[in-house]
Amino acid sequence: MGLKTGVTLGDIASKLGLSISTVSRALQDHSGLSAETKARVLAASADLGYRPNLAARSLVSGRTLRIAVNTPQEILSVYDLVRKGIRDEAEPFLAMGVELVDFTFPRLGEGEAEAFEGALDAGVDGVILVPGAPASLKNSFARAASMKVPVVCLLTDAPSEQKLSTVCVNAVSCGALAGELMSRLLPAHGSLAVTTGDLKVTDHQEKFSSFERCVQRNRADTLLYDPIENHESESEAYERTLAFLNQHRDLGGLYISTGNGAPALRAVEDAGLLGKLTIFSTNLFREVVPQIRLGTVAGTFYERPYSHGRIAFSLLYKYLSTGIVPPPRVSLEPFLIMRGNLDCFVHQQNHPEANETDRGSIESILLGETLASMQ
Amino acid sequence: MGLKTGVTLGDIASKLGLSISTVSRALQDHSGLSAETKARVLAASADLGYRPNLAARSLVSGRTLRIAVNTPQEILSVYDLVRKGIRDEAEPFLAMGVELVDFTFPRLGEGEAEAFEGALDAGVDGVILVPGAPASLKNSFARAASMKVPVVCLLTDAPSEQKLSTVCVNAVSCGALAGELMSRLLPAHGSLAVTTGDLKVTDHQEKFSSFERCVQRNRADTLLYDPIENHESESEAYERTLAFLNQHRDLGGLYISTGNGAPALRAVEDAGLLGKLTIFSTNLFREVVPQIRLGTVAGTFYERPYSHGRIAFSLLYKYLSTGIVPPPRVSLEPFLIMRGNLDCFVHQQNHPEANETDRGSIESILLGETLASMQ
DNA sequence: TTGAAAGCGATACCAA
DNA sequence: TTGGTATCGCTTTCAA
Repeated sequence: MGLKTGVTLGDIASKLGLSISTVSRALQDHSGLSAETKARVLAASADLGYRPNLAARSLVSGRTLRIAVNTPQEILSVYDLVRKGIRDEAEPFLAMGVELVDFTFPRLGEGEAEAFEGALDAGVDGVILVPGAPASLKNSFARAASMKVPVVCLLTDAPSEQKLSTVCVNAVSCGALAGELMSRLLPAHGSLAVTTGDLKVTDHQEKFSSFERCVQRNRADTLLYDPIENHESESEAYERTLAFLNQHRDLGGLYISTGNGAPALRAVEDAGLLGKLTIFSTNLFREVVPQIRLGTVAGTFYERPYSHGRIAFSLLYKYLSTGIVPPPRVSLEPFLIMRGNLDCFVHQQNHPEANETDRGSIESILLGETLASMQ
Repeated sequence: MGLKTGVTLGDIASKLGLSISTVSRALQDHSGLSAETKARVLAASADLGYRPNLAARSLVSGRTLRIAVNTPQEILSVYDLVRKGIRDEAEPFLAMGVELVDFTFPRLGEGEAEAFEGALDAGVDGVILVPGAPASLKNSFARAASMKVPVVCLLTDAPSEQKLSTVCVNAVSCGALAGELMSRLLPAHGSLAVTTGDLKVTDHQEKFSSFERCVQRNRADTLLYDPIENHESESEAYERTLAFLNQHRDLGGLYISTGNGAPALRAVEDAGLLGKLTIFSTNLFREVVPQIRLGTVAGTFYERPYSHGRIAFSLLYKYLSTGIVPPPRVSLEPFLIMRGNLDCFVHQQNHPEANETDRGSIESILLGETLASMQ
């Protein structure tokens, strides 16, 4: 343990022969003090290397920094991990004047604008937001900007200049790794397809073009079909994938590049192609676990929802407490999960009496607090 | 912004008709108060959901939490990233009574015991430590334990029960992914070899056996030679790898499972086998970058030194500030880097006039603050 | 065994 | 335009 050594307002004040309050005002850019005094204070502060004591500030101001967490409710989903990441990262600050306020909405694209407005109405200091339908959020983004409330977008981008930062997966890396691995694992004469959400979404577009680039570089003669878009709809994902597979029975590999992996996998199964395709998918969901174990799915790219949450909070808090502006976009590298390291992610049931169907269930993946998924 | 709502010592005191100081003493387990009072306070505190305001505590105590950072000096190495991770994670707390104290030592196994002793002599509150020669640290571990100074081991484990936690790479995952990918990328009739540091080190042993298990499962007929140990010595790594390669010209794949990738790669080159082997390596080092670009190295497993640092600090701080004991071992998943996503890690020089040899130099990798390596 | 009170550093109000 | 001062929640003497 050591004694505190930091420079205080008092140090600056006595050096300049001013009062503490004057120094405080100068540093906070309050109105009503001479430009000269202000300049002197700023110079002395920089000179002495003054850093405000946040403990004292939080203590006296008696106010909490309130941060809105706007995520889809959908239970037992990746959003649970996102929320847990945010909470865990916020935890050390909860005892020091930080407060998280949840504004959950039923699902992506449903009620998210209302939730955003609700957060702004509540007068929060910052917002962490999973955007579903960016168009519907445009007004709220503008309002947040006019209120000077910083917004961090999570998981997908919302094309708005009025936000502090976006934390999302490194789509280039996902697409490139999928393309690279697919190129090498695919038998000599196979064609390739990709299912995606919506090519109008930046991340989805990036994953596809990155995949395409890698495939072309590694096996220029391989046919890559146009992406199968599912527009984030389960039924569309199933229908369109099934239709595509029935039309292209010669397909060699499939990259399921976004969510909705379960219906896409079901389509593969119903087309009778399970085990005949080289498949890479995205994230961990209940249905993919046994397929990876069986080897019918070669691997999946885990997009680290927990880390997304942690980093989003971290950026926002740092900005609110110190004014440090984060990069406009923070991209997280995916984890590759294959058969060999699947068990590092899927919580093993320790109870021998546990129902067989429970093994690798979504609950144990998402709520088992598997350490590997907490990064 | 919101008003602070937390339960304070005053709330407990007035509820029980006691003074604030008595309540404070009861909660801190000070001696000299009646067991009954203490019990009442504890009950009321739990009842009201009291959480100490750390801001106030830090403010009044006027002491800093001092944490020693014991890492090898070696400039332009992964240790720079480790230190940066620790500093970045500590940053928000530096303004709130936390202080980092560096005890660097020349290199692994050289002066590390002295550095450890130095930290303990300085009376720090916790130690983050990269252990090189665990045997030489045994006494210091014991002393730390007797002083109740928590120690977090970083990057490699030190077999001591007297530590708070160990943060290291998930060796099982590294070995399994390497084995899985190697199994699939290797031509039909190739044998395999692994270079490693020292099989007495848990992580190294785990990587090898995990690799072996995956190879056996995927291609049972493939010959896997005994590991080539280099005992963390550059010259030994070069000599032994070269000797091995000259004795086994039929080798199909090589997994460079720990550091010392550069001399191992040089051995491959000098044996005239570059381009004829399927190679996976570990971490990013200057020499591997062009080989990945050329395709002569299939991929490398990046072990995320920056994240190691961040997480080590995070665990230690949480323990020191709240008493929450972390898991004894935290394993980080590796990132897979292949040709397609190499540029996400290697800082691209934007100046066309930059020397060609600068591209992918170790400096730009390690110090370019590439976002992808900051996870 | 308990209570009263000083004071940590920064803020905000009121007075000058 | 500036200075004085009460205050935040908590720890720690010093008194009782």
